[in-house]
Amino acid sequence: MYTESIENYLKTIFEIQKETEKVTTNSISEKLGVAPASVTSMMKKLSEKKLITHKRYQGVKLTGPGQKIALEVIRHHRLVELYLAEALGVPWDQVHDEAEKWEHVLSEDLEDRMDKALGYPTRDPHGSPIPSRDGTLIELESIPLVELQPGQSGVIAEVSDHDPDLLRYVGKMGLYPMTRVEVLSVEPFSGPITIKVEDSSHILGSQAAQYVFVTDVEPGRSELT
Amino acid sequence: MYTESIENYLKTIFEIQKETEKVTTNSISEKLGVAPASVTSMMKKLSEKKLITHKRYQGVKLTGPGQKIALEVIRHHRLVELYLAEALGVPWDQVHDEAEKWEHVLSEDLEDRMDKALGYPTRDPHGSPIPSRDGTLIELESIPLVELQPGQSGVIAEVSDHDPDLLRYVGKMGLYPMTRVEVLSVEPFSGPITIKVEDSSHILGSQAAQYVFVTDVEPGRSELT
DNA sequence: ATCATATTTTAGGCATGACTAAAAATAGTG
DNA sequence: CACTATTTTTAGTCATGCCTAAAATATGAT
Ligand SMILES: [Mn+2]
Ligand SMILES: [Mn+2]
Ligand SMILES: [Mn+2]
Ligand SMILES: [Mn+2]
Repeated sequence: MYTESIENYLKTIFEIQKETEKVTTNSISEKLGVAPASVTSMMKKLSEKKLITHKRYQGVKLTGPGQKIALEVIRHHRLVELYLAEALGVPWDQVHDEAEKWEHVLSEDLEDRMDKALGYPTRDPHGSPIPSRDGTLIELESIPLVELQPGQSGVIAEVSDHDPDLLRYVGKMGLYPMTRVEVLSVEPFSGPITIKVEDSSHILGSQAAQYVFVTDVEPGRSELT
Repeated sequence: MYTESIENYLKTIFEIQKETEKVTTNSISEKLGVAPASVTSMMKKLSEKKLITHKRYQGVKLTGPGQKIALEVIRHHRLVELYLAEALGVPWDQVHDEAEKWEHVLSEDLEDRMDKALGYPTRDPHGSPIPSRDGTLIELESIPLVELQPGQSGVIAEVSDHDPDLLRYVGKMGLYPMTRVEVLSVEPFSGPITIKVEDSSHILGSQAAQYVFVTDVEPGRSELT
């Protein structure tokens, strides 16, 4: 077993790797809230353990074993998030912080028990895919809601779980995964958009709409002509 | 919040305090599996934080605040044990080790949710009382099963959870809390005893019978004459 | 290509919580 | 009461994981 610190570093590197091509010392430093110098010294340790490769001044990359561990931590995290939401009714804006601690103390036995109790789920409460036991992660293709044209609709695939306030905000309009949402209008100059969710309409800031991802996009009536 | 290490020390001191009068450096060292010197330096730190009082060479005692924290950790531990057993079907010989880790990462909110989900229980799977939120612990009076005379019966109050093997062993004969058990015979010289549990009889070593505690003791037929 | 700026690494430190070995205090025995 | 054995404390060390300040390297604009 690795330390909580190492698990957090590997998970963070994996998450940055998913978004940007190069994983820099600075990006890890920011995401993890530690000083850049601390990251460098941890990178040295992870290199020695063959969990990452690190070329001085050139960024890092997970090795096979490193990625395996990262995916296991993420699996724990997302399973716990879903379990807390489903079994204990924890609101979806609170599950992330709890899971951040639990992911490191979840035994394989309990992982399996939760998995079973939840019916072998594939998505966490925010729509993110849960890696399978053997470390396979199936990303769903989705685009930010803010990119939809007026008249278009899509099904919420995923909502970023990085900010509890955002989750509460979009949750109040019913913007949960699997829900269909239609864009009624889009204000220019990155203005707010008007959306329809379950027969009621709301105004959504473009910032927030950056963090809501949809799939299954269908053209609206206007485009059908 | 205190560190996991501090929480474990306080819990350990509380548990030793319950059994023996004086809490010595050595007893803490043994129960916690750390060197005596390490205990001394931690006692210094706990004294400074006013969580214990410590007279050099004379043992330690929890202060009010120290005991409060100890009871909170124990509450977490026992609630988690019960939750794992009830909600996830974890066998009673495994819940202790899991709870040992979880007790330190359980938020007050989740504590309350588990408490509610379990119907505000008062006993953990081994029969130990669960301290209330405000830090009240009601010990049930009980005696070791090994002290019962032939013909006497009692209701299992508590089984020591320190050894998983013991729990599996006595679990196989149905010796769970709330179960009535009758002592049929007692072999001399600390020999095994014969017991009847739910209409089937078993032989139980006296060592094991030391760790099973009964209450509600009733005299057998022979004594009624 | 040079120079200023940003990024990354090195160097040196600190807190936590362990350890071993040695010294000090206590307790038990004749 | 003295002496030995046990317990406890002190002293010194170490690993982990963080920090700041300074040096090294890379990047990007002129
Ligand atoms: Mn974490
Ligand atoms: Mn999530
Ligand atoms: Mn513990
Ligand atoms: Mn227990």
